[in-house]
Amino acid sequence: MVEDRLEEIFNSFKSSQIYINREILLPDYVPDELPHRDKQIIELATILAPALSGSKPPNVFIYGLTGTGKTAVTKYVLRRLSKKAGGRVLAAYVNCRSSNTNYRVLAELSSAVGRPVPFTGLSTAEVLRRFVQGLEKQGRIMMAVLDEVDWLVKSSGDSVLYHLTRLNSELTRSRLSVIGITNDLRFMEYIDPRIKSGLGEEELVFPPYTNKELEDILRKRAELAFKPGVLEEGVIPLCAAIAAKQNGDCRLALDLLLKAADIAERERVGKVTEDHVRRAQRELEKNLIVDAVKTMPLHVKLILVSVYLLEKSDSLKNITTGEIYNSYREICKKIGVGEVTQRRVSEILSELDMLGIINARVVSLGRYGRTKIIKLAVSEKSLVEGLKSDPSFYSLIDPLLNMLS
DNA sequence: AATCCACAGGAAGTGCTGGGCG
DNA sequence: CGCCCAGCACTTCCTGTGGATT
Repeated sequence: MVEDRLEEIFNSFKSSQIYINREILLPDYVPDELPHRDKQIIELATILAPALSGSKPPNVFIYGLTGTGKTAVTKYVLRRLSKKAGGRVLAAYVNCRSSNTNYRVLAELSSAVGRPVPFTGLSTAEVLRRFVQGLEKQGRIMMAVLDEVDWLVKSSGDSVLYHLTRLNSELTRSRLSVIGITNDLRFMEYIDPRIKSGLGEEELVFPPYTNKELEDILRKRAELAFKPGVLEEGVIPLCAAIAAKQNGDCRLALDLLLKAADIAERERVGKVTEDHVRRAQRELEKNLIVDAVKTMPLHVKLILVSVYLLEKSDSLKNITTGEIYNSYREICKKIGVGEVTQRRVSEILSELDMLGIINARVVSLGRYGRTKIIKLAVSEKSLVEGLKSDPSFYSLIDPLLNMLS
């Protein structure tokens, strides 16, 4: 019995009903063509081309909302450029969201020039020294891509950026160009003007994709990824429409298509429908929240519980920082854990706001002070599921949640 | 026009973990 | 081994502030 079932499952994966090549829809796949980004490709290539004649290209700054093709275009251009340049150009890519400290960024650059360093233990200055040494030894032009560089600056300041942009004076045989990518359009406003001038020698803006462009991109990818005729008519337009509403986010469009097809595959219906897309949308949103919530530290979770309980008890009232702090303190007392200060709570609320789990608006209530007004930005269901997915935490607060729900 | 609330949010420091280096 | 380093989650102390109320 089990044998048969297993055989069935394995076979269904071995020969997909839907896909020819699923990988084409994965987020880090860089396609051979990037439709509707010709202008940006040419611009970036023109800026970087001096590397081919051995001179240092200017530093570049690239803006654009998420999923507008910044990373893909950059990787695409650099790939062609390094190929054309033979060994003279070295490209390194660092994602500053995952490597969001000065140390980690330098460590990655250092290992890109053949000088791997331990992931902790050294001083940042030492890692910088090793990186410079390694780069100098290479005797090449290095292009360092710092993707999502705003995350680095927000959490660790701009000192690395500062050093990197003026590193060339210490180099004789090598050169370094920095390509900064951000989806925070106000980024340039809050960094040091000295870095601004060094980093923003050239600037590139990526506009969001339109609905039509998204559709076109999806069709091209779908052609390669799916067997003919497995997509119901409305599937691609729907994915495109949903993503177009989210600032023309192409990655979201692709994610939706992938997830929808995965659901269809799992159900073994051999056809992807609009309903699959809608379910994919819900699942994607939920997963994002659940994953974010479940890895949070204890006190952040407790604060989310406070927000949740306050919202449940009186959904019309505006919730302020102070109210959350009081409710949070009660919870701490009930479950017998130490409290953090209000200063910290205020900070946690800002962090949650940045993650999009809550909305925190700073308002002035005149005589009644200045505070944040807080609202839950995600569905209660997803939040509770996220909190639940850590069993030891959930057993701690379970009684509290049950009291109200 | 001045006041004053209830916080916002910057700066600096602490204690801890997990890891160098000589 | 002893000492140094970075990162994290926090604390302590602090100055700043929009606008309803006096």
